[in-house]
Amino acid sequence: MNEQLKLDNQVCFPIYALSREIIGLYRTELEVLDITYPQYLVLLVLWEDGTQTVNQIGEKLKLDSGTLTPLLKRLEVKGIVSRCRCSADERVVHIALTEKGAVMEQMAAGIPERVMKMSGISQESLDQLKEMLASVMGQMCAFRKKEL
Amino acid sequence: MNEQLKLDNQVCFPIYALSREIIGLYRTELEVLDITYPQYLVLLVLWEDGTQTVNQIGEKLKLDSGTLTPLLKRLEVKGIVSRCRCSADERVVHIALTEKGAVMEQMAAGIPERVMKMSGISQESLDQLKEMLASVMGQMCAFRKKEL
DNA sequence: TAAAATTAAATTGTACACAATATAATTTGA
DNA sequence: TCAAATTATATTGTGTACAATTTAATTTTA
Repeated sequence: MNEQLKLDNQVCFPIYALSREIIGLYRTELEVLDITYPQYLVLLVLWEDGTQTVNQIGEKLKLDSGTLTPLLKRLEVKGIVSRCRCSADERVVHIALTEKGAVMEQMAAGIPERVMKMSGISQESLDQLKEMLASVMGQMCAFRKKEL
Repeated sequence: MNEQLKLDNQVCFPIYALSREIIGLYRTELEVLDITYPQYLVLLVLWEDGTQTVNQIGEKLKLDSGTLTPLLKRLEVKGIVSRCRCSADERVVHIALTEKGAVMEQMAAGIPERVMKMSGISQESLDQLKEMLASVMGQMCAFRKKEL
């Protein structure tokens, strides 16, 4: 059979599998906060950069309004963020942390370290992996821009 | 703010983002075959190993019956696989390629190479990444086993 | 400046993921 | 041997992803 089609020779499958595996580790930690991993990513953005438009969040997380709108509505229902139309430009919706959402940052502070401990991956491998991923993402983005 | 919570310091987010990015590249290629990326993964398993039970596919792709059952039904509706209860053990369902499903292997033969070309990632980086991912997955699995 | 183009979110529809539970068949063990 | 435990798949329900379309507001430009 074609070597290229063997599961072990795929590059994307291990990325996809590892992604789901690590998100699974986050799940245990995040269910204490009653949020999902994509919701947690939105909070990382808000904790770091403050109030953002839906578009700004989408650019940072590479997610579109079809994903974000319902997700943000769920965070609003939980009382973690507020959503309000920009008065200067009625097309735009500003997403802000509520007090509850802001306080959650303290509770989340230890999560990344605990998840990495749970993974059993050495610090050295984590550092290498992070560097590798940045390089690969960089190559993809550079190539994509060149295509235009 | 807590350095650990900055988006740029996350390990999981770039994995998750890269996974979606590359699957997006596959999408263009796979829509010619009228299948999704997870459906393509199931076909990789069947092309490589022949008829499999739902469980065997699930172990190889780390997916459960909640994901696989409906996915396999969709592949059945498309005429790509057949599903039939094992006569020796009525709990088991065997998933086999139809003739159409088998023929599709030829059409898929060039996909991995084309997708990697489209990504703009150098061969060297791809090889390094693949090795890195295998190592990291190995560490995770070894650690998980040790936990029991 | 009014129509055309663009932009930002929202909506619709399909397809995963996955936890939790259900169902049915097979194995185990008292 | 038959009730209890286990196993394999299916079902249910929630929450992403993402393409395609819609809606409404703003900018551009003829």
